[in-house]
Amino acid sequence: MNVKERLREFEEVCRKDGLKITHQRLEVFKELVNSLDHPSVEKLYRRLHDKLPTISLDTVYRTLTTLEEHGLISRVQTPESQARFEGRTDEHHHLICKTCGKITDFSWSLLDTSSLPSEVAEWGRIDRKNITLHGLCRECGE
Amino acid sequence: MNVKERLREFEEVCRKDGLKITHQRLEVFKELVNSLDHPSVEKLYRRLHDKLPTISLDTVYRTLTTLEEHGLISRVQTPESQARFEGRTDEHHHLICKTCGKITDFSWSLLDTSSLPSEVAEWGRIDRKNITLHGLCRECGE
DNA sequence: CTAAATGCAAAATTTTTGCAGTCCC
DNA sequence: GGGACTGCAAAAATTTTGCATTTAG
Repeated sequence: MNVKERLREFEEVCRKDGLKITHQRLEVFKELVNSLDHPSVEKLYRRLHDKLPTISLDTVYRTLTTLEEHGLISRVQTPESQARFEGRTDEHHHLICKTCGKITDFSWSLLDTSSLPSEVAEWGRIDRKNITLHGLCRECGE
Repeated sequence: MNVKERLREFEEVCRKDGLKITHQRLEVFKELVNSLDHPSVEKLYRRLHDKLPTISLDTVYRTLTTLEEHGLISRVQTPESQARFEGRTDEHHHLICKTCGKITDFSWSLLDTSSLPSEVAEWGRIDRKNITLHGLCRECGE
């Protein structure tokens, strides 16, 4: 899905769920969809600040939480004490380097197609099968 | 591996890596190995406080970080802004309920045995193949 | 004895909240 | 116009740090 389609999806979800399309909300969404580096809230805030000098950090926090709740963006698990976000919502997985902290996307078709163990089915309902692997990237060593 | 063996492993690692076996460090380790609920730092601190009234919260933080660095315990990724820990270090995976936040262990032999995509091999070295799935557990509703 | 670990307090970091004013629909 | 949203500031929550003292090896 390209950026244009994502924006159409954004408007549709907002209309359906009664979210108002404010200037700030739209800009946060656009900025994240165009960011491929899984930025933290703080980083996103700094980037947005250039275009929207009056936006506040807490609005970025609130907006990201809202967008995530409505399935428009995703939160990425990291071992740091700082949340990271991404605009992609399709099925893909993450590699995190323990040294540089960089997050890289990858796909794993075997996993996407194979069914989960019965133990999991008994536990409840799984929303997304997103996997995060931790290790050391080439640039950082070995 | 049972608790007794884990304690032997603890002593061995400490000796080898030059970590001192202090009363606090031993108690933190024992408490976590006996906790099956993936406690947060705060929760662990409260439990330890009963036995060791003088232990401080920052010692628990420092000790957990140290134990993790030496591979004696693991940190569990959660979407909350609070770190959670577990005493198990063998290969297993986690289910997290988005409503109650409870973390449940499960195994997935297919994943443990199948090799990673070549894309990942090119990226670098993977330390652990631990997977966290997010969803809604039976107790919290359909 | 000596380097490492602890406890205390204080700071830093990250995230959330109350409230008055603003803006979308 | 009315409820949702924002910005501000302040608070809450989580984690880290400096330093004097204690302790394991």
